[in-house]
Amino acid sequence: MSAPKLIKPTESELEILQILWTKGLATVREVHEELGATKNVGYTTTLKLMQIMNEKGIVKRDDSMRTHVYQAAVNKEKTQKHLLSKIIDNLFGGSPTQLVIQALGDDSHKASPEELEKIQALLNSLKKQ
Amino acid sequence: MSAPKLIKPTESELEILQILWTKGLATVREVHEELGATKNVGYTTTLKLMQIMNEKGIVKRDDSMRTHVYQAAVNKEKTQKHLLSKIIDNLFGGSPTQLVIQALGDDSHKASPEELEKIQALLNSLKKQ
DNA sequence: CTGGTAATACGAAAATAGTCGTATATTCGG
DNA sequence: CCGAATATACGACTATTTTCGTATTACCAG
Repeated sequence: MSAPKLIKPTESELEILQILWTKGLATVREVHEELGATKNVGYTTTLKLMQIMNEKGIVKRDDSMRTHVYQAAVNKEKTQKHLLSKIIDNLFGGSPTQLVIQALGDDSHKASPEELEKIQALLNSLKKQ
Repeated sequence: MSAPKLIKPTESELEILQILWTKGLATVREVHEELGATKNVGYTTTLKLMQIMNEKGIVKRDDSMRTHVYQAAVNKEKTQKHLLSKIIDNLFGGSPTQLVIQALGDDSHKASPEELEKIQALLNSLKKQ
C-alpha cells in the first residue's frame, strides 16, 4: 500500500506529520518526545498512531533495525493544498479570498514585512494573468 | 447553555452553519433541502444534527411554533478566525504566510481580478504598519 | 548468563461523529 | 372527523479516532 490518492490525515496524524516534515527521519521516541511539548499521551499511543499511519501509507518506515525509523510518505505542499481546498469549501463557501483576508487579519499570527513582500510578489504574478 | 467559549464544529456542523450564516433564519427542512444539493442524507439526520448543535449552543432556535426556526449562535468571522488559527498551527507550522501562498495558488479555487484587488488593498494597509 | 530497560505488536476500551428507524404529535384538506 | 403529510424526540447502530494495557522480543550492563 503506497501513498494514497486521497489523503485525509486526522488531527493527531497531522501533528505527527508536521514533526516528520521537519525532521525528515525520526523514531517513534523522537516523535513522541516532541509531541510531549504540547500534548501528553502515552508512548504506545504515539506508536500505535504511527503504525496506523504506516498501514494507511501516510508514512514509510525502515524496520531493518530494531528501532524503526519513520518518514513522511505524503508531500507536504500537496497535503496542505488538498486540505486547504476542503477548508475553503467548508468554512469559506468556496472563496479563497475570504480565507486570505481572515488569515492576514489574524492578530495571533502576524505576518512580518518580509512575508508581506512574498505575498505581494505572488499577487503580482497572479495579476498578470 | 449559551454560546460556548471554544467552538469546534464538526464537518457536518460546519455545513449547516454555512447555510444558517447565509440565510439568517431557517427551518430544518430548508437547511435539509439546501444540504441536499451536495449531500444525500435522511431528513432525521439533519434534524438530529441541528438538535445537537442546539444543545451545544452552536445554534439557537425558536420553538414557539410547531416548526422550529433556527439561527446560528456563533459569529461567522470569529468562528472562521478561530478555526483558521488552529489550521495555521496544525498544518502550516504557525505561518499564515505559507497558508496564504498555498491558498492563492489553489487552482481549483481561482481568485478573480476583483478579488485580487481586495487582497491588494488589505495588503497595502498592512504594509503601512 | 541474567535482570532491567526499551522496542514493537496487538487487542480492545473509550470517545466522537454520523446515520437512521420508529414513535408520537400536529396540521390541514376534504 | 379522518387520514395523509409533516414535525420533533429519541434511542440505537455504525464507523472512525484516540487511548492505553499487556505480551513479547531484543539489547545491554554487570
